[in-house]
Parts: sequence; C-alpha cells; structure tokens
Amino acid sequence: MDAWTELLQDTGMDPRLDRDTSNCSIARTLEVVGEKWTILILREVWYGSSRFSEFERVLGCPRNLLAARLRMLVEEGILATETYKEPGSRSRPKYVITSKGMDLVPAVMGLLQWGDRYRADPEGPAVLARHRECGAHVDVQIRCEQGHPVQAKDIESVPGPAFRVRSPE
Amino acid sequence: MDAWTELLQDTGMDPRLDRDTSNCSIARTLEVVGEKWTILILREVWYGSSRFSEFERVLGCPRNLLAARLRMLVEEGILATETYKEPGSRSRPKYVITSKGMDLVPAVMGLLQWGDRYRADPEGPAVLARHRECGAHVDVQIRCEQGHPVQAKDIESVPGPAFRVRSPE
DNA sequence: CGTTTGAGTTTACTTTCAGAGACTCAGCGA
DNA sequence: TCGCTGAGTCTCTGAAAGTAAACTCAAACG
Repeated sequence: MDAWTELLQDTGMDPRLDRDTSNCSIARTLEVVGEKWTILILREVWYGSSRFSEFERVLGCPRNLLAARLRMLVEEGILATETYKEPGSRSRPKYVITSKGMDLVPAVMGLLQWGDRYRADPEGPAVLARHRECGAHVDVQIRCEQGHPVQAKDIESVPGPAFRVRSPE
Repeated sequence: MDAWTELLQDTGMDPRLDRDTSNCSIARTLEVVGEKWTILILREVWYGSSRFSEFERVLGCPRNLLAARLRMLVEEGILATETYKEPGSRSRPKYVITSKGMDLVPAVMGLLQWGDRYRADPEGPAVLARHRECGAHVDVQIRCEQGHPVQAKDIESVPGPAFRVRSPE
C-alpha cells in the first residue's frame, strides 16, 4: 500500500474515490498566470521593462490584452503601479514587480531551464541567469528540508490538510 | 553600466535596440505546455493516472481537447504510450511520463509552491510533496553553481550565445 | 490653439475553447 | 454473431480569447 492510500485510510477517506481537484495549487496558480501573454509580461519586467509602450513594442501583443493582463497582475498584487515622469512630458504610470511577483521566479526559471535544455538554438540559450555577486550560473533545483538535492522521481505526493475526495455525484 | 549592456558592447551589438524575443526559452516551453489542460494532464500523470478515461473523469475536460493535448505531449516526447491489458478486455494504450517530462517537475513545483503560499485554502495545501526516502518536505530553490541558495533579486540576466537584437524593421 | 504622445478603450472580425451528443472501431465474452 | 467497453473521432452551438485598427483623453510643447 502506498503512502497516499495509507494516509487516506488514517483520515477515514475512501481511497477509491477521486481526489477533489478544485483546490489544487497548480490550477489556482494557472488561473492567475496561465493566460497567454501573462508570463511573457513578467519576463519583460524581469528583463527591465516597466512601461505600457515597452511591453507592447517588445512583445508585439495587442494593446487591449496587454491592458487586461496588466490590470489582472496589479489586482493580484504581482505587479504594482508607480508614476514616472520624463522631463517635458506629463507623469504616467509604470509597472514594478512586488515580492509576491518575485516569488514566481522559481516557477518561471523552471520553464526557462526546460526550454534551454530541450528547445534552445544550436548555439545555446538566448539569455543566461547568473548570481549578481559571484557571477556563477544559477538554476532551479528541488531540495528537501535538510537541503539535500532530490530527484524528481524520488518525490512522493501525499494528501495535505486541505485534501478532499469528490463525492460520487 | 550594467552587465547586460557591457556584454552587448563586447559583441558589437547596439544595446539601444530591442532584444529579439523569438528564441526565448520561456516562450518556447510555453508553446508546448502553455495551453489550457496540458499542465493539469501532467499533474494527473504525476499523481498516478495513465488512462484516457481517468484523465477525462478527474479533470472533467472535453474528450476532443484531451485527445489533442495527449497527442501533442506524445509528439513532444513528454509522454509516451504503452499498452496495458485488463484481464478479459483487449489491450489499450496508456500514457506514461518520459524523462523529458520529468524534467518539467521543477517548473510545475514552482507553480505549486506559489499557489500553496498565496492561494491555498485556510487549512493549507491539498497535496504535500515529500522526499520518498526520508519523508521530509521538498521545495524548489534557486542555487548557484557552488550550491549556495540565491534570492530571486540577486539573479542577473545576461545575453547568452544565441542572443540577438531585433533589426529596426 | 493646434499638435504630439503615452496609455489606454472600443469596435469589428477571426480563431479557439467549452460542452454535449452521436458515432466508430477492435477485440472479448456469452 | 451480438452486445459491451475503452478510447477515441466528428459535428454542432455558444462563449471566450485573440487580433487589428480606429478612436479617446489629458497634459505638454510650439
């Protein structure tokens, strides 16, 4: 019997029933950043863009979608607006990343790393990530609480405190 | 002058021009796994599903989309098909994850972790990830080559070997 | 006072997605 | 040989998302 089934029996839930997937954290994150353009907007913020026109120019994305995605990201607290003023023009909003937004970096670096490995040009990646102080290359890794590296195949998923089964109709 | 601009000048590229974003590894990964349902299908594979009817039942996704996504994932080498045979019925295909698919685990764990932190139910996450051997909780982290933890704000992006600027029309 | 500019909104059109149902196809078992 | 089953495909309709281009709005500039 696997750890999953064992834990379910401890809590009195029937392991033959389907999981309730409505409170899955992966799905909930995708509700916020899973729409087209959203992650690419964040990429541009990390690479230094902050203004509506910059996003539009670099991404080539339609203005109405850009406005909708930026609004969503601000509502969700991933970006925040500040104002900037170029000398000789009026003050305008700009978009800066929040700490909640910075917490998406590991996920997006995971995507970057996979793309670098499997879909890069023959010469290599277009962008490299390095540690600002020491200049060493950085990557995302899975570690256990003791700080030891963990292979993906050695990860076990077990029911958490909000785990529920789906009642059969 | 930042490291980005400095490196561009070393290679003779004009740092005032926009980056060419067509070979971005993030965008290329999203071309494969960025459509709705795709990552959720992978989630179900990690949680133990392998059959068409299981995906359909647990995800509640339309069969035609499910078939299209599974076909894409197999074409891309993220899933592979094998056959299984229940006693008394004919052999049918099932979907298993490949090592290329397992390499997406860090990215998806990044999404999971963000959702656990910012969008979980009050009781906590629905699913916990732990190290199969020691049972300790696992998470994704950014590390530099020396194995030291790196904060997202201490990461610097610099042009890589396939970096290009976009010619101004 | 008219023009320019960045930051949007509106409108019109096209593509994709969602959801449901009918249909196919191959082999197993009665 | 007929019906059943899992794994799909096909077709349809309505909703949502994506795209392109025109339009608005408010200061600042000449």
